[in-house]
Amino acid sequence: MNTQISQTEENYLKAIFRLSLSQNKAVSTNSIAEKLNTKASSVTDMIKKLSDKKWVDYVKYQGVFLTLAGKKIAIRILRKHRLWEVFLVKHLDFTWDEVHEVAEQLEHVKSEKLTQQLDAYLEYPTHDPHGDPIPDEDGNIAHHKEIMLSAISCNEKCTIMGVKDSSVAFLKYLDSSGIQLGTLVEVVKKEAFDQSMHILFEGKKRNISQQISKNLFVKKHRL
Amino acid sequence: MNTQISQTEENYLKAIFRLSLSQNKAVSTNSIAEKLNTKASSVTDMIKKLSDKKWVDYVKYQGVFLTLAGKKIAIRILRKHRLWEVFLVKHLDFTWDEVHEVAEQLEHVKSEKLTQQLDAYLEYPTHDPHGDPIPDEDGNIAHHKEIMLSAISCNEKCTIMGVKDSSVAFLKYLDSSGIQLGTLVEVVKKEAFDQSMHILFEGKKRNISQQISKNLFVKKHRL
DNA sequence: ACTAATTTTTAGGGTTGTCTAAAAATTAAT
DNA sequence: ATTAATTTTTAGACAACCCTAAAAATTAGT
Repeated sequence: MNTQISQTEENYLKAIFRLSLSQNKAVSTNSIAEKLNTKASSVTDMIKKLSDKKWVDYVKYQGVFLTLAGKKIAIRILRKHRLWEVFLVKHLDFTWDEVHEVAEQLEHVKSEKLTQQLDAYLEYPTHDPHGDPIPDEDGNIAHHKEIMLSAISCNEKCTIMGVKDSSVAFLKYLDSSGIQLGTLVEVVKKEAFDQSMHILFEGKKRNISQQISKNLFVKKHRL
Repeated sequence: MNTQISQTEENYLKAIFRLSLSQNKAVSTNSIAEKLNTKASSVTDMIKKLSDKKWVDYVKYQGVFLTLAGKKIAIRILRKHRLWEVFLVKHLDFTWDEVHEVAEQLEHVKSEKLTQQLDAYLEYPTHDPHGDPIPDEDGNIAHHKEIMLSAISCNEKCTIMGVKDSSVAFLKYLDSSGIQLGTLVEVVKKEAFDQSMHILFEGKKRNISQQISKNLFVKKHRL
């Protein structure tokens, strides 16, 4: 019996976890295949394996749920991924659009001590460079309040807390616009016909499309 | 055609490189198998693959030599391995007997920028925690002068520069004896019958077996 | 409710890297 | 120089993970 988890298995569990966050139905074979850039038939194979190992609950044709054990593993990977992202930005001069690819590799390194010491070394960060919360050692995740910039009304002020889409393209767009985590933004005007909004930040005025505003997490300022 | 190198291939090249350092004949199938804890038949299979990729020169029944390309890859892995070891000891409180296992994983992470930035972050270290030289970006390796403690004569003084055997057991033995890199040692007496030697360091007197003295690199002090 | 479209699974196969057992080549020994 | 011992290779097989194509189940449309 193979007692050690493979990188592939870890990636499946992580993908299932992330998919299960954005819904509360079973996670479909197809959605996993899409997320992992693989074929549905491969997913079915792997799901059976994960089910045998009691990491997912699986009913044929009905998709999967993570078990408690599966969720624990997924969160541990997520924790490692995000800690490494912080390390790369904080100490190795990586930009927020460069870290993901490298963290995808680093997250699979197996060493309890490594994770713990890294966490301590980084002074127990709570969020990664994209504003996503870092699970603590016990797997607790501080939840985003998940308010999007698109939901902010005219004349309200808010602070950018995170990005929903963390693709390289989006992150580079934000860089070129001067928008970062922590940036204070005021909504000046919202266009009714395309939902784009005029915002004011750091003295600059800009128009951003709904595609942008729907992918930025913010914290509203109380008046 | 698969353009990317696998971790297994990297491990084979690294093993062949280390074996070829301690001899100047072709590296035998069996020795590789032993080093990698695998079977000779598996090695033969892999060697053919490495030969197809022009990373080793292979003549049936005659063992292998690394090509220039193969050597380059091996050195790159070695460089990453040793840089990570330095990082683990210097910043994450690992002991020198703990680092190897974790560095074996970290060395396979692929990112030019990561290696470069790590090197810079560590301030371009020249040696790892076991005293082994770290190849520079171009693959140049500062060579040990390779004098062993066992070769030092009575009343001579020297400094511990590295370990030949870096097994956990040996490293722990050294820790318990108080011997570290940089420790100044004087040879007080050599026993003819078993080649053990009496040494003096930091005011302490100790008898060490030849097995120990043959595994410690030193730098002689000029008189 | 029944057909059509979609999703998921099965069947059969490929690749990588491993193994055992047997055959072939090399090296050692007398 | 032959035989004996050792090393290396080949042959055949297996596990992990992936694929395509076809079959089965589910969901959607009218």
